[in-house]
Amino acid sequence: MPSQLAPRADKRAHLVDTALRLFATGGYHAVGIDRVLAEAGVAKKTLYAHFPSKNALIAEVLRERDRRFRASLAAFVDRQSAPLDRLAAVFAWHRQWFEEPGFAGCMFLNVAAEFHGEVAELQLLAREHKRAVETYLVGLLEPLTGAGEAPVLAADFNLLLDGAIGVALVSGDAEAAGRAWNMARRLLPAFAAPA
Amino acid sequence: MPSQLAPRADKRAHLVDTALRLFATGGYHAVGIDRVLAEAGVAKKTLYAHFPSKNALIAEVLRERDRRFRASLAAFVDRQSAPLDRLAAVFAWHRQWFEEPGFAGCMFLNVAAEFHGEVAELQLLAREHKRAVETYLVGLLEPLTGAGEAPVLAADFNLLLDGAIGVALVSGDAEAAGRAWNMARRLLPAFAAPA
DNA sequence: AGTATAGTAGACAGATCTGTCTACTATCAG
DNA sequence: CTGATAGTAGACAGATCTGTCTACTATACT
Repeated sequence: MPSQLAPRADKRAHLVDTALRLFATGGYHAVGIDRVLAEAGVAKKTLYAHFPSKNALIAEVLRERDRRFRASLAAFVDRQSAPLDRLAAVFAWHRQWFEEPGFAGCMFLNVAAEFHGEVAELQLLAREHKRAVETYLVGLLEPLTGAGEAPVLAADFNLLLDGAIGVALVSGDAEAAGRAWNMARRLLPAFAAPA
Repeated sequence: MPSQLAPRADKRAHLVDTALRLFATGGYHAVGIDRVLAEAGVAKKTLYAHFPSKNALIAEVLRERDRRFRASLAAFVDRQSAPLDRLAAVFAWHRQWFEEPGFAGCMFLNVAAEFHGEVAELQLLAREHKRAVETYLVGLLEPLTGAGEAPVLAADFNLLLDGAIGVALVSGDAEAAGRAWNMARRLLPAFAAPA
């Protein structure tokens, strides 16, 4: 049996970690496999022992990004207990994200932009990520609006977050998150009450 | 004198037109020069007689896209006369755009995503386009809100449009434009009056 | 000690990319 | 008819891309 099967998991994780960082800031087409390998200090054969293709690596990067995104966001939100504060934290988290030095937009919006519908798996991962965020918003909104209106408002707020990402990407204006939150607050039916 | 100077303008326009179409749906990195040339039926030498590099072609494509975008939007808006109808037309125009078969997102958001800050000229063109749209929104909002609030609301509405573009791109949901307009309407101070 | 294996290093194939250059053709003014 | 020129066709250089393969090394288990 040759050596291409059952490779070690830590190398794989390091590879995904490096690829995540490079693809996030450099783009998927513009960053080549060789650059990822050089930066990770991993041999090409190891990469292809773990993944059948570059697109498969990108797919795993997106899955990892989704995990980290949601874990980081949830941890940040959980520092608050009041429902309105927890909702505000979502936008504050985005603002911090926009202010990070290497911020280059949302990896899922970007993958949709670069690959369009060409690579179905990547398009699907992007869609699932956005749906997961929206579902998370539903949970945050229910205490504020009740279960009836929450899904509709979650879709609206999701759109606000995507808009803030776009504005921050093009104009470099991290304050877009603040403006999105201001809009969100005004759209809350409960706005009159806790402000 | 060799033949690389003073080339004909119609070839150039055809080249830009073809490149616009291909870059819009296929992405900037993924679509190569050769494909543009083959599709346009133009020789490589002609391309490089008109443009010094692929990035220069992309820049001209973006300028052309900005012109067409604004002309098409303004023509659509001008079919309405009531201020609120004119504002609504902006969102309706986006909805029609999202429903076009080859819709693959905003070329300016996409160029920012693919090139990040790497190519300063392209980043700048993206920023100027978004600023131009926002300025246009100011003019539409002034009759509704007065000159004081219009710029702030224009920035908000611009964010809503970018959000709709992102949602439409990832989820393929053209109705994002409708949701953005619903939010916009609720955010208008004059909402209580004309609804 | 000995063997299997995951890893490294990197050559290589084959495709594709941008950009340059040579050679030929079509058009049009005088 | 002649000559200038904008165009076409496409070879070519040089770089870079993905993906495969050979050869060697380090590690770990028995």
